[in-house]
Amino acid sequence: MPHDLPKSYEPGAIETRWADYWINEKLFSVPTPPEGETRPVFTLLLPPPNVTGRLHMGHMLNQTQMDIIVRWHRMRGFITLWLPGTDHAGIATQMMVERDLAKEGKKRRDLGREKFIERVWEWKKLYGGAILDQMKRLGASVDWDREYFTMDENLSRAVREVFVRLYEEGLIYRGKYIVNWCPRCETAISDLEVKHEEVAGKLWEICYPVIGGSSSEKPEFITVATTRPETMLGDTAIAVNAKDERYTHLHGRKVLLPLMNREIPIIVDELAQPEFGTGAVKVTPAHDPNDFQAGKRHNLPEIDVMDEHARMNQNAGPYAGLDRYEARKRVLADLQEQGFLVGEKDHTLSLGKCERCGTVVEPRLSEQWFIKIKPLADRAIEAVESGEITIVPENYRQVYLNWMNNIYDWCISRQLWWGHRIPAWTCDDCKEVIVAREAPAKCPKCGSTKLEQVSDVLDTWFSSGLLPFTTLGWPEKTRDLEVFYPNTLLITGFDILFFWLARMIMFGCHFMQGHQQDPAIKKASGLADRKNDSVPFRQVYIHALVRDADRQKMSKTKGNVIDPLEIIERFGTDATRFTLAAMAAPGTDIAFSESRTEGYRAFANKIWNAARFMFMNVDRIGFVWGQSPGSSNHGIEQFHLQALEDRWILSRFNRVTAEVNDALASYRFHEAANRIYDFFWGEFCDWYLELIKPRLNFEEGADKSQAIAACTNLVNLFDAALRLLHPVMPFITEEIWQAIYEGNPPLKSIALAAYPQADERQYDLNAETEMAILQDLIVNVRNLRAELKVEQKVKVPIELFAPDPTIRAMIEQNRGAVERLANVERITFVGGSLSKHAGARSTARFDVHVIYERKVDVAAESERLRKELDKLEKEFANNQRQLSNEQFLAKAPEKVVEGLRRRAQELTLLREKMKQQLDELTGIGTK
RNA sequence: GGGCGGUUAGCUCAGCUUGGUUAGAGCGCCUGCCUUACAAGCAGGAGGUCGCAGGUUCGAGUCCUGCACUGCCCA
Repeated sequence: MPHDLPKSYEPGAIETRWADYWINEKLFSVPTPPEGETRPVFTLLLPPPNVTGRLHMGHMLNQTQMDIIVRWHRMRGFITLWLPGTDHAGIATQMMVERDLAKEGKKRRDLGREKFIERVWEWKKLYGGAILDQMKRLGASVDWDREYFTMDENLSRAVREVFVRLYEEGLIYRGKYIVNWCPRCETAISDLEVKHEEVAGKLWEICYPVIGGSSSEKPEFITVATTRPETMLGDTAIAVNAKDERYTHLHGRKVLLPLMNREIPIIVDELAQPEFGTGAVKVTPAHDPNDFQAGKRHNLPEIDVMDEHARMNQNAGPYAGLDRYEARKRVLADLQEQGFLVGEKDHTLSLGKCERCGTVVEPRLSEQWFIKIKPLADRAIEAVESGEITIVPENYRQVYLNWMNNIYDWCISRQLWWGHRIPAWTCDDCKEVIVAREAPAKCPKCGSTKLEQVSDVLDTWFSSGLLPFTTLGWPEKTRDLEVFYPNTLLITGFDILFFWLARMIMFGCHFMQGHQQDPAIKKASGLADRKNDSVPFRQVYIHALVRDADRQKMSKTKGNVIDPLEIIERFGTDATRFTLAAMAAPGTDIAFSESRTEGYRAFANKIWNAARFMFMNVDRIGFVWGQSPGSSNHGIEQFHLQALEDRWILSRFNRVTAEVNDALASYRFHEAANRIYDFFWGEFCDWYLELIKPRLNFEEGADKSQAIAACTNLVNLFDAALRLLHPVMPFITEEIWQAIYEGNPPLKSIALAAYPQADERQYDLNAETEMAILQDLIVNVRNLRAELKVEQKVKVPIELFAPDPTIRAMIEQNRGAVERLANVERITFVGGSLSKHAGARSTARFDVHVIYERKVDVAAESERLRKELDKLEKEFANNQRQLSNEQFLAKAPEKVVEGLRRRAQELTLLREKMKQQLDELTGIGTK
């Protein structure tokens, strides 16, 4: 990399070049550390994106945060493993391929299972890498050598192993239960995959004739309320509540089910709540989970009246063949005609829809596989309650625990073709179910060879829940597991808190029980106090949602989706990453605004130009450093403390370094980003560069040592600042860092250089205070110049009153700076206050007067002074009120009281000066 | 119905954990500058009763209670 950077900052070219370089050089590949390794380890699993997915802002935020943390650790000397991979995404992928097939007018059944799966693999090869390719553009520093896919053979073998073990432990069972059924996807889905929506519906009241009244002549009826009248065709009882006296006399009686003319009993069950509707409910065990439970309690038959497409089946008698909604209309019409429909009310109900396709979910009775979740959940609860896993921000801990404490058994079977097929076989002859790691040759019970594998596959989350250990070689006992398990951290969105995070914890705690991480590495990583090494990760950071600039959730239907790649195209990856980092305060959603990104591209441009300035001077001076700048050490070593600005910037750099490290340690990305931004632009560029310019300039033939010293400072500081920024803006920092070394860097990449650590010995409070006064003076003069409408180019003389001799000495020493930065012709020190002059400013430490013949705008100036004075008066009143309050004096800490007293003095002085000035001014005005 | 979060400048957001002296940033806006690193820039400026009402405290944007509006999660 040569020093002559192009004049304008063009992120596109730089970024793709370095992204390729990092990958080709395998900079982030982590070989298995040998026994005896003593360095700390940092492990992070990339939440695997779906093969069907395209990169969206959520991924971008997630990956930016992970990459920042990962690069930060790597630079601090951790063995840093970031493991990438993709998820096979059962339903989503199958839908994609089915859609493709549909274009050819085919359905998956036309192909058959085997051919279809081949087709999915082809599709996966073609499109499945999309997100990972896009990730490369983001600069994600993952270990590409360890990339996995959830359907890889080794991971699939681990899935079978897990299934068999859970089955053998009695934690997987099979049975006929009500599940959420998506009639479009034709599969069961878990509770979590159902999204509830409030909709306006109706509550219909239907009366059922009671059979065989007592002696009474007139027919008796019992009225039930329902939102789903079509299911009445499958009713097998009517329930009333024991406490409901309205129905006591009907206990033990039967009713005649209208339309179907079936006799069904009236049962007494809690299912019926006296307050709801009429207090009596119909019971349809095959079509409602609560009714199903009630059915079990009362031994009711289960009559399934629909098929897998939610069409009425032969059990629905005359309605067979109708779609469920068509059937509803017909049932209602018929009830109406026969006089059984007695009421219709508006009613809002919550409707469950399939998360994938939006189809209304049908509770359906079917044979499925379940995980008995309680035993797994108990350990997962314990892991979080005991603090072995910490969750940031902390409020998610409660969310997690609430869910975990109210968990239901997990339906893990899916009626799909794409996924991990359940390792269970049924014997055609004796119906025995055999669960095994490999296909059995014959039935262990009857010896038959007519065995058929269960056609269902497993829920996708079943396999992704295992990733923290399966990606490291489980079920083998590998060195990788010893070193990298538990993972150090997990960064993910709250939307998959239950789907993924919770399942990983449950599986990890179960299957890794008794596991021990290499003690030397554990200790080196600062985790010696953690007892439980079965947990999948030690810490979880939950990031927020990225919304659009109007805080709206991004969605395809709203059309407000911001494509990160398009943003990157326009502003660069660095600026986009910086935007997300700068806006990512923990626990707060991000309203992504392009104007911010534009601003951060300007920041990158600023850095770019500062680098050009540096190189210009380095080359002009012919500066060569004896040894390479500080990339291998943690701070700034070669620094010449010649002037105030040197002491100041070094002190500031170290303070900022401390703040940035602190912020990153607790995932306050926004704070880290803002600190660096303010330092680099507001302090380094605005002040330090300006202040050292004269020292960089040297007369032809003059002694260059001063210029060389200034140059050393400049390069060292720049190098350190680049390293500080690198995790957030990896590309531009790499480009400039490489340029510093002109193609001969001490390391292959800045990504491998040391991250700055604060050196407290380089703090200099005096320098910071003095510099603040100097800045204050310069700003005040600039300010006066603007008010007096002094033309930009005109240098003006100033008078200065600084009673404190040390301050005066400091200003004298830095008069050149004042003259240059405030465009001052000369400074004259005077012995008395200047506040009575128009065109003067007073501060607690100095008065400054700009001498310029242009008349002061009396009206505007007195307006400004009055406003200022007003503010001071208010503050002073408040200040006095507190200082005269005995309670305050007695109770407030000394430091606060002392501060207020000092301020009181300043305020008194300032008020006086300002009043004087105002008098003077109005005096002029009235003359 | 249960739970959680938000409400601070025109806009988008920090600050609240641990109360303390003068509430910050970016963008936008106004004024003046092409001062050879940067007009994607420089210098200066205007703009806020911190959602409302109580309470605790010597002191509240910050802690507590209630309310309003708003968003999310769970049922």
